[in-house]
Amino acid sequence: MTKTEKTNKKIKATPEPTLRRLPRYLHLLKFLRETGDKSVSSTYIAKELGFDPTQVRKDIEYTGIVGRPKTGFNIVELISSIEEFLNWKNITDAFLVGTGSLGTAMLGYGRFKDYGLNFVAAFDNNEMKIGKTIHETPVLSMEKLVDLAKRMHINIGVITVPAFAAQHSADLLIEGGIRAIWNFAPIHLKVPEGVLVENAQLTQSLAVLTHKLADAISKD
Amino acid sequence: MTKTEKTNKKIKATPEPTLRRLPRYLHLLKFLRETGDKSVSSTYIAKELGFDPTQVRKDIEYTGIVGRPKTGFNIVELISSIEEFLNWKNITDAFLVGTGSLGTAMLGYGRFKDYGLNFVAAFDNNEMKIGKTIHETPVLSMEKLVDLAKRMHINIGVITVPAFAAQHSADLLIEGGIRAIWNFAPIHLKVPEGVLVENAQLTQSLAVLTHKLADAISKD
DNA sequence: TCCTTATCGAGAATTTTATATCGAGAAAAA
DNA sequence: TTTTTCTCGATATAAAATTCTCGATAAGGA
Ligand SMILES: NC(=O)c1ccc[n+]([C@@H]2O[C@H](COP(=O)([O-])OP(=O)(O)OC[C@H]3O[C@@H](n4cnc5c(N)ncnc54)[C@H](O)[C@@H]3O)[C@@H](O)[C@H]2O)c1
Ligand SMILES: NC(=O)c1ccc[n+]([C@@H]2O[C@H](COP(=O)([O-])OP(=O)(O)OC[C@H]3O[C@@H](n4cnc5c(N)ncnc54)[C@H](O)[C@@H]3O)[C@@H](O)[C@H]2O)c1
Repeated sequence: MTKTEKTNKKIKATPEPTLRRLPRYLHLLKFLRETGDKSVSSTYIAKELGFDPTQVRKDIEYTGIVGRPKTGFNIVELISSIEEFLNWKNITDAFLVGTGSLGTAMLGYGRFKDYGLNFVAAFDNNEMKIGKTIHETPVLSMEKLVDLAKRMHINIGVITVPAFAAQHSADLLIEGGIRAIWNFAPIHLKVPEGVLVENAQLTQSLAVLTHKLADAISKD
Repeated sequence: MTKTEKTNKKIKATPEPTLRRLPRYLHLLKFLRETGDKSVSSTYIAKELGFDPTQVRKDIEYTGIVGRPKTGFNIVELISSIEEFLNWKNITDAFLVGTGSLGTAMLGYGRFKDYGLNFVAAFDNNEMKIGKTIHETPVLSMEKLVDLAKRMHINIGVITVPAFAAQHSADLLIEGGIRAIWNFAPIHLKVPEGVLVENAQLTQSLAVLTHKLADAISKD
């Protein structure tokens, strides 16, 4: 990947649209790997997912892999390259705050390790939940969050508390030295510079759907 | 014919980035409404959410409302305008397929009505779940899906089954006449033209976070 | 009344992202 | 071997999205 230095261009940050497409390639590639295929072309991926082949090639280029004419990309290598690029090969320990219905669902979802995430502890302010474990992850009191985050050098915090409690949860996570927050609460978190926030707000996705549907229906 | 149609159509489709930002404005606006404020400027919204003021104005323009110099936009009107635009004022009946941990969490989330969505029935192939209700939504057998969707004229289907079952679920929903699918399974659904698919894949959001975090840490 | 200030909204400019074109190279077929 | 076919990847072009500029206008004083 140092090969890109030959042009001496300044390294540009990966576009977010590209980052969002990479997992989709990954899902398809893993499926293809099962079928025994050895290589795949950008043309094929594009047709399968409804993208433009050039776009697929450009996206793949960011991960640092090179293909070969006529055959395309080696599937195993490409999977590895994307996972490496997204840092999904190093499993990162994470805290989850708010063990309600969504938080519980996430703790129960065994596949996050495939995406580089490992929940080592969950936190809640509900006395009934503290001390129990949810799918093998212990639920601890909020009082323990800051110290434990510091001690364990946790980098990622997931927020699944109600909106009114989200900012406070974020503040605690940041006090504990967290670097990145995956926020599911429908609220804009205020964080100091250097702390990453990714909003996984379902309402954003839903807005696209409902607006387009209303638009489509109105054209009937 | 199509040419004149095109030139006559002055209404351009709303950019997806705009659609995704609108719910974020909405959350802030509802908060401001509680505080008793009557109006808000694009400048304020932008500063609060970290956007550009012009972008906020352009986004708002799509919803059809006009502001006034010096004061900005009437908060109540603006909320109404956005909700109308996203079609969140007309509650749309929806089916949910797959009552596992994520599906259950969604059925239990009482706020989807605020976003125009009402789950009238859920479906699963697990005999243990059929016949029960989850947060007042009945869980029915998959056999009943197609007919019931037709009879009730359901437009939206939510897929929360494992990846391997997602395409089949989508096929049934489409057979039942559904127009839009909100897909949570990590797979690309193949659907006929005219059927909308919105992927709410958490992994896409997570990819952005993990890549940026790795990037930031590597720069320390 | 006049002045200052904050804001909208239209259009231009810029940046970012997506798509088209095409030469070169590898594989398969002739 | 030679030809055909397919794909990569570099570059060019187009489209989309964002940001800048600025005149007009309303509100709140001076
Ligand atoms: N459930 C869904 O399908 C869904 C969908 C979209 C968005 N969300 C959002 O995700 C978040 C969680 O939703 P949910 O349905 O799981 O809610 P929930 O009410 O089921 O769970 C919230 C949890 O947070 C805990 N909590 C409350 N205040 C706290 C505090 N100050 N400190 C620590 N813990 C606290 C509660 O004890 C509870 O366990 C909400 O912000 C919601 O808007 C949920
Ligand atoms: N739980 C999470 O936090 C999470 C996170 C990211 C993505 N997802 C995705 O969401 C989907 C659901 O996840 P989950 O954790 O709720 O899974 P789950 O295993 O808890 O639930 C799946 C449900 O689907 C039902 N089902 C299975 N096959 C079916 C079929 N053919 N027809 C009808 N119903 C069927 C099962 O009976 C079960 O109730 C998966 O695709 C998963 O990848 C979940």
